[in-house]
Formats: sequence, structure tokens, C-alpha cells
Amino acid sequence: MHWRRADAVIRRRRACSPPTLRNRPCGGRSGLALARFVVQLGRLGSLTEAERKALLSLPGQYRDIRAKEDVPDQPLPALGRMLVLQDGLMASYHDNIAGVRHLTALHVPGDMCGLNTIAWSAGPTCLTALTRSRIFAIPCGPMLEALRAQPGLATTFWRYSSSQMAIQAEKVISLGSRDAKQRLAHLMCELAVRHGLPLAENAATFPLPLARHQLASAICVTPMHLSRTLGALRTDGLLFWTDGTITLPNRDRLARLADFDPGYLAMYLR
Amino acid sequence: MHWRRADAVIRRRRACSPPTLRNRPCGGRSGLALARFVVQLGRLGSLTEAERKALLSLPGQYRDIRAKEDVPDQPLPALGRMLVLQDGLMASYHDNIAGVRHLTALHVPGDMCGLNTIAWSAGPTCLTALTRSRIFAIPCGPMLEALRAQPGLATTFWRYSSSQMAIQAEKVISLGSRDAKQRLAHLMCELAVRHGLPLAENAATFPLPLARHQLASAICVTPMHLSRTLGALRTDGLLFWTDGTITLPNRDRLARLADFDPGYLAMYLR
DNA sequence: CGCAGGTTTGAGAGGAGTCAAGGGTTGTGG
DNA sequence: CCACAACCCTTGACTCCTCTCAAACCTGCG
Repeated sequence: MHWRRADAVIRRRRACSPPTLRNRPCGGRSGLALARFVVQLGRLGSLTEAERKALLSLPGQYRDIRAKEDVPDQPLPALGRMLVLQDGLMASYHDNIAGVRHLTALHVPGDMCGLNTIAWSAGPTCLTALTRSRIFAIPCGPMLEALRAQPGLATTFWRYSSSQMAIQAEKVISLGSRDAKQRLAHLMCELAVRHGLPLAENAATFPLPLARHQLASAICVTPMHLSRTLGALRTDGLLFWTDGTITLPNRDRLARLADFDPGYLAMYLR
Repeated sequence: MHWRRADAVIRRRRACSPPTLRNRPCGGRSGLALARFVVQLGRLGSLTEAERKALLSLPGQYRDIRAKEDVPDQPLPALGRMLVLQDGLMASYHDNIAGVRHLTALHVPGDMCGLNTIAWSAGPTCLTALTRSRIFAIPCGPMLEALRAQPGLATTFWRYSSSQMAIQAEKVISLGSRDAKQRLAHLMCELAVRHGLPLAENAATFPLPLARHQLASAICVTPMHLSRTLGALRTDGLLFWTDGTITLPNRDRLARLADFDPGYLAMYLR
């Protein structure tokens, strides 16, 4: 694959990298990642104490993933594809027939990636780490076991998938009806909420240590046009992105520009 | 709301139409609609005989919906929002702040619309009937009851939601990386499959009794541009749309043009 | 230091939107 | 029956957004 980038060079080095992850497991059971995930689930509706306990006691392994490393189809043999993101930023991607990569979803810490692959897998759902990330990988077996022991979990996971679908739907609306400036503004409003910054705070700052072409891919524009769009929002005084950090001085104005309605992000709001 | 149309007239008549459905219930229990839905579910994975029976015995009411009629938030009081489409074509829509309508998903006969609202509802998920449609509306109570009696159903519904999410994801890819001609071609390839036309048949014909501006909205272009795009595909000999009927003489070529890979439509393939 | 890659900026081209006009169809009322 | 309106569809001209191609700049690194 290659990014839709200025120089359009196919990076053979990366294409030839080994298909399985080769990173050291770094111990630890359960821990922060699952706790964050459970908090998200809790915001979506009723979660019984038994379900909470079952989730928090799920076994798994922490793994560090290098930035720009892909998680292929069978990422962690015998570990399954359910990854709770603890730190960093990951994305689901799709490489089209020409080999150009498009990011179809972003994942922030506390998100569970690939959860619905246990329900149904529509072809290869591939993940890539946009930044150095730490994940908690849950094996398939114990997850199925937990579903058997706590049948209510299926509903909970279904609910979670539905909430992620709402984000997808908003992306469709964005791509279908907003121009590049609005799409960028909308994504920034969304990421601010998903990073846990309360809506009440009008100014926001959060890390986004991406390359330009990665963010460009997330809003479906070329890096060149992203550059111009960033410039436009910068002169508006609405968005600054330096040293891998986003600064939004005025989220209200930004939200108005982007037609942003946070209703679909209930699971991230406190 | 108003469609993004040539004359840009807000149709007050429709906007003022009563918010609740006023169509005659037309009797019948279970029947065709649910059977089609169950067939879809069956293709997604294991469905036990008990679950199948529980689904098929779900109570509900058939309703006819006029073309262009909206199904508002609380469509059928005390009936819930789970509608199995038996005949016709429906769509989920989103009216943006300017009142312009965008279709975010199409529903063909056998689809269950709004199923995931029972899991989690991200704001108003509104439906509209693109053509005269017949639905089977299932009340919320019996559905929850069935979920209690057959806990495995939650997994099944979760799986179904995931499969619908795959269609959404493909839409994101379409909007992000294909131009109008490819998007139209892609949607036609998809609809042919979802109408149950076997992939092996290279030529396809299926009904699509829509107005131009409705289809335009589904692929996110203006009706004027759709008109041009239809002309282009017509001169290519790939797509003809007359009298509410789509004719695709060469699905292979169309699929190649659109970069269409039917893998994500497993639940519609036989 | 040179090089490769990321980033920005500019000029030109093309896809898609907007505005506008014209023809076709349907429905309604005189 | 006809006139008229309303709506739908198509086509053309113009404009704007975004892509492509290209060049220049910057940065980190071998």
C-alpha cells in the first residue's frame, strides 16, 4: 500500500515487512485499558456488576506497537483480534485496488478495536498504528467464554457496535455534505470529545502526533489540500497544529463552522 | 427538510404532514417479511432452530407506507422502531442544519431497519419510504421478551448490525475515494446483489422506481450531476434506467469500473 | 555533507456545484 | 377540452473546490 501523498512513492520497505507483529509482550493483566473500555460501556447503558467484573477479569497481553506498523488479519495468532487501545492512536484502514490507503475509522484510548469481528467479519478489517501505541489483546477463547457466562454481554457489545456505527454514519454525512474545511473542523471537534475534554471547556488541547498525510487520509483529501485547509483554519484562529499537538482556541465557533452536534458521541461524554 | 434539487423549493405540504403514520394496518402475523429477514440472518452464521422459531413468531403489524412518507422518531406508538421491510425501498436519512436531506443507508426487502435502536439510539434515526413500501412493525416488548427467552439472539442481532456496518464502511470508502461515476456504478452493483441477483449472471435487471433527486442524494451528488453521470454510463453501455427499472448489461465491466468487491455483502449472497 | 522524505506553495486541469433556461409530464380547475 | 401550474428531468455556462503536477523548502539522518 501507499499513502496518497505528495511524492506517491510506494514504500517497499514497509510492504515487505513481516506480516506478524514482532513486538515484545510486556506483561500485566487487565489494567488501565480495560478499565477505560468499561467506562465507555457504562455510559452506553446499564452494565451489571457481574458483567463489569467479567470484563475486567478478561485475560490478555499488553503489546507495544511501533508507529506506522500494521496489524494484519491474524495479528496475534491464538490471541484473536480484539484489541483494547490503551495509549496512542490507531485506525482501521482500507487499501483500494490501486493500493492507496484510506482510513475508515480512528480509535482513541479506551476504544475496543475489532470487537465486532467476533460477531461477524466482513473481510479483512485491518488496523494500523498511527502513533506508537499500547494495546491489550484479548484472546478469542476467554471472550467467548465470558459471553457464555454472561449472556447479557452480547447485548452490551451490540450496543457498543451500534455506538461505533453512529460515528461511521457521521463520517458518511461529513464526506457527503461538508467541504474539506468543515470536515477537518468536524473531526477536530469529535477528537476533542473522544479525548475526554468536557464540552463545557471552550478551548481545548490534545496530542495528535501524526504525519500530515495520515490526517489527510482520515478526512479524505490530499496532503497538499490539507496543508491549505490547515492554513485557512489557522488564519481564522480556530485551529493550530504544531509539535504534534492540536490547539482549538474556540470550540464553539469551530463546531458552528462544522455543523457539529455531539449527540452521537454519548459514550465519550461524561 | 428539502431535497437538494434543481428548483430548491421547500415542500411545505410534506413538511406539515402529520408526524405520525396514518395508514391502515393490514393484518397478518409474521409472514414473508420476517422469513426473508431470517434468511439473511441465517447466511451470517449459526442460527439455532429455537432462535429461528422465536424470530418467526414475533408479533407485529403490517403497514403500508406511501412513497415519500417519513417515518418519524416515534413512528408507531407502542410499536417500537423495529421494522422489517417486506416490499419497496426505504432509506435512513439525515437532515442537516440547512434542512438538506442526505440518505445514509438504503434498505431493501428483507432488511430490518432500526434494529440497533433497541441496543442504542444515537439521536433520531429517521426513515423514509422512497417508494410505496410495506413493513412489518415489531413492538418493543415482545422483542425484548424474545431476547430474554433466547439470549443467543443478542449475538445474532449484534452480528446483523456488524454486517450492516460493513455496508456503511463501504459507503465511506466510496465517498472518500470514488468519483460520481464510480459511486453510481458501485451502488448499482451493490443493489443488484442485495436484490438477490446471483453474481454469476452478468446481466441484471431490477426495479428502482425512484425520483432522480432521491438517487442523487444516495450517492451524494446533485440531481443535475447525476443526470450527466447517468448519461456517461449510458453511452458506455453499462447502465440504463427507464421506467423505474435498472438494466445492467455487463456487471463485470461495471464492477471493474467501480472497484466493487462483493465480499462485504455475504448476507445477501446465496 | 548529501540525501531522502515530509511539508508547503504555486499553477493548471478537472470534477462537481450553482444558476438558469427549456421541454416533458401530470394534475387541476375553469 | 384547454389553460395553467407544479413538478421533474435535462442541458448549458460559469464558478468553485479539490486534484495533479511541479518546484522549493525544511528536517533528520546516515
